[in-house]
Amino acid sequence: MRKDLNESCIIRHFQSYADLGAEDQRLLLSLEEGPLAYSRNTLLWRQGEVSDCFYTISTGWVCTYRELEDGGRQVLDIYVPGDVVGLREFAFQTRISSAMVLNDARLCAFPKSHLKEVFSSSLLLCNIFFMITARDQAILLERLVNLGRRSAREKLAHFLVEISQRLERTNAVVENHLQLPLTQELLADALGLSSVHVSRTFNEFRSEGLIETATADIQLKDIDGLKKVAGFDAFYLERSVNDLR
Amino acid sequence: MRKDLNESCIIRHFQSYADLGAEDQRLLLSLEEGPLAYSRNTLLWRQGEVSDCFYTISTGWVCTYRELEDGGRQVLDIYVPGDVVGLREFAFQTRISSAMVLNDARLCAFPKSHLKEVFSSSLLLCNIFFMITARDQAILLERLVNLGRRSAREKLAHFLVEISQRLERTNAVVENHLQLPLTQELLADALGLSSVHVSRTFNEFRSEGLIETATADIQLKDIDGLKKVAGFDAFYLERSVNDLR
DNA sequence: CGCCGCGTTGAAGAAAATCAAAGCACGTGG
DNA sequence: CCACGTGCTTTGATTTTCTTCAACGCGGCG
Repeated sequence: MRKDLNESCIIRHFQSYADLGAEDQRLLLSLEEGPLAYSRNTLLWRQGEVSDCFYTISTGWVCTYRELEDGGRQVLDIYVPGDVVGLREFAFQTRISSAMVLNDARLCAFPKSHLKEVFSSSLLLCNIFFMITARDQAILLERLVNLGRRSAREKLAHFLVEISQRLERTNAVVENHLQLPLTQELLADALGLSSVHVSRTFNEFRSEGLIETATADIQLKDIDGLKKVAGFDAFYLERSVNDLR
Repeated sequence: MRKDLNESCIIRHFQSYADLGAEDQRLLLSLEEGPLAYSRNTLLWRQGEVSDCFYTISTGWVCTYRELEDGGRQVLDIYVPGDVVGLREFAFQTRISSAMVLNDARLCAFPKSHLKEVFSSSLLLCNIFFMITARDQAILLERLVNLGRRSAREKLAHFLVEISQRLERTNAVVENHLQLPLTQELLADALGLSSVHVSRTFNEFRSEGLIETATADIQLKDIDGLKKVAGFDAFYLERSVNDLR
């Protein structure tokens, strides 16, 4: 029943914040449930449900969203391999957003009830959990600015650059080719636009030589151009968080 | 040099999450700096600056915002008496947003360096800090939905209802009269609209009998009507957070 | 008084939504 | 292997929503 330490996605993720001692690793690992396969469009949870665990993403993409009264929805965030999803709801008894698997994925569940155990055993781990939610919040905050004060062109350009940078952390970007398992409708729901308008904006970018597309593969031909369009500033993604080492 | 326990705004705020023992109260209090007066338009900090403390609001209003390249800004959140502002940045070395005092106010500073002390001394306090950031995030999330997927009417109505509910916690609402120390331009920057359009939307609400206004005093004549316009659901404000008692 | 900040109003224009139809890739079953 | 359905994208036409620009009003205050 021994698991390979290197196999654990939560430990890999946590190591990127601070070096874990053997004891902390063992503690974390004992509480994580091994990666399970989830198929496209699986609902991980819905808003209002009891919030009993969070997940780390081994492979695949996940998004969280809020469903609106009128049938619309607002995508809150999109998570890529290596990310932790659902920690946001730690302090709530019920989910405040829904979560869906976007393509076939492998996730590790981490029961919430184990967190108190972690907190009382390890100050370092407690701090790291705090920092992950903080980074999550920084991204949310940037999305807020995106939604409130940017045009469709800026929104889309910003999103593409952000995702590409987040993917680079885990190597998934080769020569600026992004494999986005996202429909334009999902993109629209994330950016506060209609899917029709997302399509048109993609058109514009193509005709301006900023990107090239071929079904779910997007090549960012001119990243600097995109950053310029977006007014992109990566500070919010960077490890400007406290260094605990 | 003894301070009156009841005078402390941070203790009052924390008590609303869980009963603090005498020891926890003493610890918190010893780290808080007594309330100071701040005048209207004072900048508490700017994005990019070193993040060294947070504040609890005794009286007055504060907002956080992001300044954009093009001179515009996005107001992220508006804080009212009893709120904690700046805790969001705990995990960052530098501020990710700016903060400004909106009207003459009294604030208690709480040096960030003291937080580790708190964390290592009291598990309960550590948990409460976690919960406050979570609630903050829930509000941010609702604002995200507001910005992404709602019309000007919905945005404004939603904002009015939310603020009125948040003020009720601290008694500041009498017969649905709100004293908002906010210019329409600030409101516009919070809602992702132009100030002109905010003015027009206020007009609509007035002519529909939803509100009445008289310089900085807004009376919500028909709250249920506003809630209906906004599609308001208070779940995100409610104490659905874990009960630590 | 005269300036300044803020709210209001009108007119014109831009940005994005909506509606509707058509195209295209892909998988499934005949 | 082809026909067909389904899900997603694209395109055009039209309408709605919101912005922008500019002017004016109004109250407070030096």
